This record gives sequence, C-alpha cells and structure tokens, in this order.
Amino acid sequence: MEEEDMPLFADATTVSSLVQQQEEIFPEDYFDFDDCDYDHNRDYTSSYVVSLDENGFPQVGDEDGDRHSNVNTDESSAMGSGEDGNGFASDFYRCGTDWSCLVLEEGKDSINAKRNDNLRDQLPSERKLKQSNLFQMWGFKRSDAHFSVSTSLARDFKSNQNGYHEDGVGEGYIQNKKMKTGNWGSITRDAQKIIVKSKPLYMRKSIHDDNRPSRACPFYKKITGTPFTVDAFRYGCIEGCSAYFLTHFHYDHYGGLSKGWSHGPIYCSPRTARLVRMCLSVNPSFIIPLDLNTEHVIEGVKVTLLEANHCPGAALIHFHIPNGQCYLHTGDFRACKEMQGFPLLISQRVNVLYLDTTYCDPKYKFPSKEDVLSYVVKITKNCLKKQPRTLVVVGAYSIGKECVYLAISKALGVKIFANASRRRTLLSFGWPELSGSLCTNEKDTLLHVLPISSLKFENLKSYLKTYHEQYAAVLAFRPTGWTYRETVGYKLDLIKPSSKGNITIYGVPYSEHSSFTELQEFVQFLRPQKIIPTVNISNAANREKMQSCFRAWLKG
DNA sequence: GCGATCAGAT
DNA sequence: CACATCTGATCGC
Repeated sequence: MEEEDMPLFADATTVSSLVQQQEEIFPEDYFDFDDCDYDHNRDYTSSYVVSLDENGFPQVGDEDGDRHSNVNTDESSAMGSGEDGNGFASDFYRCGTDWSCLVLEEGKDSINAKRNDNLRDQLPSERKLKQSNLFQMWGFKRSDAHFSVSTSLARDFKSNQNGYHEDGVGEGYIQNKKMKTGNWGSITRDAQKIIVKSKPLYMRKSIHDDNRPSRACPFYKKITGTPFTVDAFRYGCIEGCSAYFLTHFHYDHYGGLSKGWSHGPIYCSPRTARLVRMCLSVNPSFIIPLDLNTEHVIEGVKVTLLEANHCPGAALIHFHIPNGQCYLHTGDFRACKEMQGFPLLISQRVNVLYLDTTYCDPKYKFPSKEDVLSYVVKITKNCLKKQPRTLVVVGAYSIGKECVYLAISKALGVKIFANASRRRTLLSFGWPELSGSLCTNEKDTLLHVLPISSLKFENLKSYLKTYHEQYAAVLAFRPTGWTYRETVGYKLDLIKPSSKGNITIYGVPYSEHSSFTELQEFVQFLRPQKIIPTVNISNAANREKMQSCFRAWLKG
C-alpha cells in the first residue's frame, strides 16, 4: 500500500551536484605509496586542525570503525581537542596530503593509463586541490547551524541536538524480540541475573555533548567519486548517497537496517538480500540483489561482487568508475590464493583499497581454515573414542562457521542439529551439502550448534542435563580468530582446552578474517595505490602501525 | 505493549 | 583489545 509512495532514490539534484563536486576535488587522506614524499616531521595539520573539533569531525567516540561499541575517549579528552593532531580527523588530514593518484597521469600506471587514454584526454591537465568542500564531500557536518538546510540535513541536525532522532524512522537497531532471544540457537539460561542500573537518560553523554552531531557517516564508508556508501545504515539518510551497499549479513555491518528503511536502494549479494528480507523485514522494493562475478552498471559505475570467503553471502565489491579508477572494498574477508585468480583483480590495478584490517598485526599468524578443521575433527574423534556418550557442540554467531560443524558432520557421518530459526537461515543459503545435513530433532544427533555466547560451563552443564539419558559429557568448540594465542602459532596441538568436570571447551583459531600473512600476500598481489583500513582505526597508534605495514609491503 | 535507540557487557 | 552480537533501560507511539 505505501510501497508506491516510497521514494526509491535520494534527491537527484543533491546527487548530481555531489558527483560533480567529487570529480573536481581530490581529497587528501592516507599515504600514497606512489608519492613517497610524506614527511613525518612536518606538521600537515596546522592549517586545519584548529577547526576540526568545532566542525564536528568524528571523534574517537563517534567514529568507531565497524565494531567498536566500547570506545576509547582518552585520546580526545586527555590530549585536548585536536591540537595534538591525534584525533581521527586530524589523522585523516595528516596521513598523506596527496590524493593526486586519483588523477590520471602520464606513465603513472601503465595498465590503467592505456585503458583510459580517451578519458584522460578529456581531463584538464592541471587540477586544483580544493579543500574547502571536504566537509561536505565526506559527509562531515558542522555542529553550528550555518550549513545549508536541505531537508535531510535539517532533520539530522535537529535530531542530533539531543542525540536522538525525533522522527524515529530508519535508524533502528535490529533488536526486536524475535531476533534477540534464542533466535539462532537457544540454551536454557539460569535464573540468576546481575542487574545493572543504566544511567538515567538525562545523565547520558549524548545529551550533554549536545553541540556535536553524534552520528555522521565516517569517510571510509563512502566510495570517493561516487554517490555510494558501504555498510553505512546506522546514519539515517546520508546526504548525497543514492545507493547503499551491504557487504554481508553481520550485525555490525547491517546495523540500522529495519523494516522502516527508506533512505535508498540496498545493493548486496542474492544470499544477503534474502537474509535482509527474511530476518529484517526490509521492504523488498529497496533490496537489489546483484549476482556475483557479474558486472552491473549502477549510476554509471561498473560494480562487480566477488566471493569474500567470509560468511555465506559475503562479497568483495569492485567499483570501476567512469574516469577509469578502480576501487575495491573488501567488506569483511579472508584473503586466499583463489582471489589472485579473479580476472577483474588481475586485469586492472586497484587504485584505492578499502581493507578489512581486523588482524593486521604481525602477532596474528594463525593457521589455515583447513588445518583448523582437521584439528577439530581429530579432537572430536579422540574424544568420542574415550567417551562415546559425548555431545559435541559448535558455537556460532548468526551466520558463519558453517564449515566447522559441516566438517564434523561429514567426518563422523552424523547430522547437525540447529534450532528452527537457525535452520531457516541456513536453509536460505541454498547450499545443498549443508541443507542435507541438518536435522529437526535434537535427539537424532550428537552434533549441536549453539550461539557462541552460550558456550560457558554453567550453560553447557544445564544443557547436558536436559540430555542426561543420551550423553555423559560435552565437547564444545568456539571457533574464532580471537581465541588465537601467539604461543600456539601454527601448532594447533599446543591448544589447551578448558575443562570443568565433564564439560570441555576448545577455543580454536578458526577465522573468517585474513591473518596478517594473508593480508600481506593479498596487498602485495594487488599493489593498490592507496589503502584505507576499515577496522581497528579508532586508535591513532594502531592506524600508524598499519600504515607502516602497508608501506613496507609495497616498497620497491 | 512494542519498536526504536541508547549504554554497557561479553 | 572486541570476532558480533546480547541485554537491559527508557521513551514515544
């Protein structure tokens, strides 16, 4: 009924003017590997830094990468507002001042240069770097009311005055009751509760920081030179954004999507599209599935989704914009050898790489998925030999880690039990091997999938109790890169499970993000001109560390 | 009562 | 730290 009234696309005037601006402006940001003239001792910030905070640039507390709900505000508060040059915004300015690599130049990139001869000829030979409009370009809003009053901005500003949106549309978290409780696997919970009183509303930070917009879309979620954003649903209507891309169906990426979504079309893989419709009840007319490995032209930009080797439906997004530039957004991914065979990544150089840097630290050199899977199978078999009456539990979030329980299922020839809600999700993948291995009755198999958060001794003890006639012990796996310990390294046999009575829990370094080594290989294969990290960026020291990694990888 | 939207916890 | 949520509180409708 309301479907017809809903605007599918953002205001066309805004979009075209923004695109035009972006064609004229080349922003500064991260280190340009082709122009190694960055001087660490020079103060690049002096001309801008004074106004940064006053202008509502994202502070550490606001601009949180993809997954930092707990934020470190020390940086800004202890060091004073921005004059130290340590805030996100000043770092943004400081880390390399030249985006000129985005202008096509003679001999700079032979592959792209050849392809783009025609386009390049149309470009003016000299481009002025305009900085005055950067605020607008990246979507940073001023906190005073001086900026122009388009409807959406006015609304954002109004609602941000007190940190809450007054129209209540479009910015919701996905936390309705149905999704929340036992959706993907339930476990009997003890009645014990620790009651923590929340601060009264009037004491909350967002209210006191009333002169600062609390949620502007951070620059690294915007694809420069396009009206596109990636995984940016928690910011309401983003000015100048007419296409919202979703890399995969994990909460920290789709957060903000709900059935009231009306800010623009959502582009994603067919699997992700199905989940967005099924689980979030987003109006289907906003959801546009794009087949993988297929070129789609969206607002003049060639867009191709590639397998990301993360969770089912996860995609890398490749953008080829009309001036010949190529950008790759990895979303969350685990880099692997097969990616070096993707024709799109071979045929053209990627100019800007938006990179999942979750484990971009030399300490994360964890084993391959395959090694972890054989290890899990080995442990399971040993355990069952010693105690045949063992219930095997694999922890998982919403989606992802399917291969862990599938490997056990295959090796032992047993079915997989997951509760109805998780089953529905898993069946939606259209993955025959997985679908065929599921069972509906929990008594029919010794292999169960539970929410990873429920893998605690107390929980598992009571879970085992409900099956006491069948089982005498529990063997549980929590498969996450986060369990990785340097002392273990590649030697999985050094893993020490934690045990309590007849409950044994193994933390296994099964990661769906790239290890440090895999990141390095991927970056060295791509040789991008610029890298914009998208994870672990709320801390200046971290950012600096990562950039120096990139520099080292791309030397020579 | 329910959805939206925070803060805080794991 | 935070892999990706999960939980509880409050407010508006």
